[in-house]
Amino acid sequence: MQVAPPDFDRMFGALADATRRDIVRRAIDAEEGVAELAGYYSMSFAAVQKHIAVLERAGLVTKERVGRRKVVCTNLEGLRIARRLLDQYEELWRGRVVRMSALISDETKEPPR
Amino acid sequence: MQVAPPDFDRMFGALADATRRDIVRRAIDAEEGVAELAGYYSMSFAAVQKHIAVLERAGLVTKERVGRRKVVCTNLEGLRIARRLLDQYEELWRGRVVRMSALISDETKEPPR
DNA sequence: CATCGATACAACTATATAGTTGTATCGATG
DNA sequence: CATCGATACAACTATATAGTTGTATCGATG
Repeated sequence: MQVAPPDFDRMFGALADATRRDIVRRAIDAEEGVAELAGYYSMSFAAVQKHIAVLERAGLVTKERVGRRKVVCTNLEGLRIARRLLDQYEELWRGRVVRMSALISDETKEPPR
Repeated sequence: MQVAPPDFDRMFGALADATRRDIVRRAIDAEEGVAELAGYYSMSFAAVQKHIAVLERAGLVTKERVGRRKVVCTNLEGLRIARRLLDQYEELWRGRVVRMSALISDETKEPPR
């Protein structure tokens, strides 16, 4: 089975909504079904269900059947994939600083005359 | 001067586009102006300029005037704000695991009869 | 197996977003 | 100060997204 490459558009897009971020947070405890989560928000059940579907497509939550409910579980690995990209940018930043210092020390060693 | 609270909708929304993520990556070196960055993409100059404006509103890049150009600089602090939120979710996850283990060991200590 | 609670999805509306072209502003320079 | 390179922005189009209501499916249970 082929693991899909991370779809950062979907991931960050899914995180770009306060309701969905709240669902991610609540679903960390992996205790509540779709209807229970929907109860927290002032929108319709269907709207919340759609938000959960967006999170699921983004790989940020999974659903686990428990009786007639489907319990929503935050997917830690999904969160980590997103976080790693941001870490990479910070890593590049650190590399830049190193390159800049190297350049400066080169100039110190061999000053243009 | 009042520091604006982080607008995660804008931040993650800005990151939810491959072109904008690429601009963030390139702008880490803080060497290129809007037109230079625009050269990398097959869309119009105006479109790239809009992407940069979106990143700027999200606090992920800043622009620095250099002569008649404006050099685009990735804002490390902005990236960190986004990353910290993801870290918080992982922290909550860790807390959950701890709570679950505590519950299990409680059950071991005081078995229901 | 009829019923009901829980979830899924279709169809629709309103708004946001990504792209376009054209015009305006702004700063360096002959 | 006219010019030109670089940036900003207005106005528009096409498409994606967030919400709605209504209907269908699916699983546990009397």
